[in-house]
Amino acid sequence: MMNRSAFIKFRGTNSFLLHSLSSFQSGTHKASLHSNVSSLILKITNLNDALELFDEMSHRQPLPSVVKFNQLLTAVTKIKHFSSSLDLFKQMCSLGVQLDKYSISIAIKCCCQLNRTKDGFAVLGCCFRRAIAPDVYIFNALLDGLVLEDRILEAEMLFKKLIKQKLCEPDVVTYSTMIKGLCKFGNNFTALALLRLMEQKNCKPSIVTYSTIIDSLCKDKMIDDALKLLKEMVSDKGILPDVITYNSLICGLCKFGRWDEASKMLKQMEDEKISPDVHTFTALVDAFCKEGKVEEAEAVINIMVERGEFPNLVTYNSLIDGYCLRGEMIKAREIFDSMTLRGLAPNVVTYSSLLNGCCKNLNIEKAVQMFHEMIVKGLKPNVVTYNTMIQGFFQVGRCVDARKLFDEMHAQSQIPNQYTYRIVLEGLCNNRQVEEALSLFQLMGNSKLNSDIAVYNILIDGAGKNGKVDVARILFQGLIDKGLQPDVRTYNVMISGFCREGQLGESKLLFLKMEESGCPPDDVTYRVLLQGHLKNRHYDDVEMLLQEMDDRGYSLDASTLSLFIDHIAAGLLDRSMLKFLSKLVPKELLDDPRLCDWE
DNA sequence: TTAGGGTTAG
Repeated sequence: MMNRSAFIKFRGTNSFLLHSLSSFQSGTHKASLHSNVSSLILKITNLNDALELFDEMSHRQPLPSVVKFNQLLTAVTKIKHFSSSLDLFKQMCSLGVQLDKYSISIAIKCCCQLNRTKDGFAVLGCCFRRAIAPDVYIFNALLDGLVLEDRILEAEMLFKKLIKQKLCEPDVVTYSTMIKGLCKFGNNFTALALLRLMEQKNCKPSIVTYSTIIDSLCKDKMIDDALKLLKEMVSDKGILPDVITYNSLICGLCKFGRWDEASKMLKQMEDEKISPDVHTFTALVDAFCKEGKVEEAEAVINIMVERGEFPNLVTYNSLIDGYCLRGEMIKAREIFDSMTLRGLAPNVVTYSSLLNGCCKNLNIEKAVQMFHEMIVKGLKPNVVTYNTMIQGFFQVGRCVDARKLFDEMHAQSQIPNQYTYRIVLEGLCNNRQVEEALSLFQLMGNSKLNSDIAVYNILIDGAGKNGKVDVARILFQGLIDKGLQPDVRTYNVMISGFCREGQLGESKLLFLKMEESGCPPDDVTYRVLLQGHLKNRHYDDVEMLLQEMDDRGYSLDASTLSLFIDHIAAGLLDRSMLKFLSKLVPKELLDDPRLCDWE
């Protein structure tokens, strides 16, 4: 904690101080200034102003009321200087200001926002010592702190305790905060149940309550449920969506390629005279970039600038990521420079995108250089950064360096996530180290990571590609025994493994099982099977498979088509097959010069 | 109005 003299040193001087002082020293203004603390507080826009005012207030005789101090604390909290606000709170204590529940509530909120909920509960002790009954504001701040720190079980316990022990009557904020916590942990179902419960208890959900759930549903790909909830909010409750509600919906719709509906939403916003803000535009920029449509994203940015909204760090990061995904590093660097010129400092997300771009271009040296650059700039690599670099090393076959970084991330207390394990296992498999991958998988034990279907897909594929189809089969059986549901990729890699070994009978059995298990084959399944049949010169089922593809509206890819042409050219397949194939070939492949004699 | 909850990025 900063002591008083350090505080004064830290503060420096500024115009606000000089202004206050000049009125103060003239003497005549003393009384008016005294009564003007509230209006001075209203004018506070930066931390220094606030600290000057606090200093000035603390020298007054008598001291201003606790209300004035609370107002100042609120101002500091509003500009998000939580730890300074806490320092001021502590100084209030030592000045002997009689704290009330407002001061304590602000202090608790500051602790919680700083991820120091533990200290928040300690401050709660002040309430008891001063015989102040903690109210719903205080409990809400603590509940929010637990949610912020992902301590969802403790949050639920506190929530239940409030009700059971009648510590306070939960209000709409209490419910909304608890709902936010549930949503954060993907528990949309319970969140909805809580929404119903609050209605039962005659606590009216607000736009915030609805928006919280709508946003979570959108993030979890349940857009239709989100739209349903929106309808309920508008039609049944008469609550109109605001810009935040729209942003969540537009973001969700764009992310899942539902562009038409997204543009309808935008139109609806306009009709309701709600202006899109930087979040709205950034959601559009991001979605375009993720689809590789960087030009469209740039167009959105031009529109937003025309409308007086300016891209922020997040907008720039999305655009930089878009260029990096396309491997266009010169463009990415240009955007990076113009962002820096605008005074926006790149953060760990910016660098992770750039690293990803370099790795994508197999330019690992450049990636390593930038990795160091970011550390020199004081940015701390996070899990995504490490994942990107580890993948980059594996892609160029530098398994030892990948391993070193994997160890380093532990040392830097960055906990590997499921993506890390997928990257490492895939990297090992692709570098012919299937045994290593399998033993790492064993080491993972019965954790959640061990129940990741994507991990199984990687290992089955790796085993199959490295001539270990029996291992692949054991893994496949193992995941079923575990109660995991194979997805279409699992079937595809297993079928591919069987085909590679010439076990067409096995592959056919599995293929037939897909439909039964509620996992219908996709276009990749057919391509894998067809390639397997051709490579094994087993032509019996080929026509049937092509027919089924046609029925399902699937198309052939270049490599399968190429294989067909080779077989026809070698006289292994009849030319009459060409007509059949032409139906299954997408237009762009028809331009292939080798197909010019098709018609 | 002396305190609180919801939206964007790898």
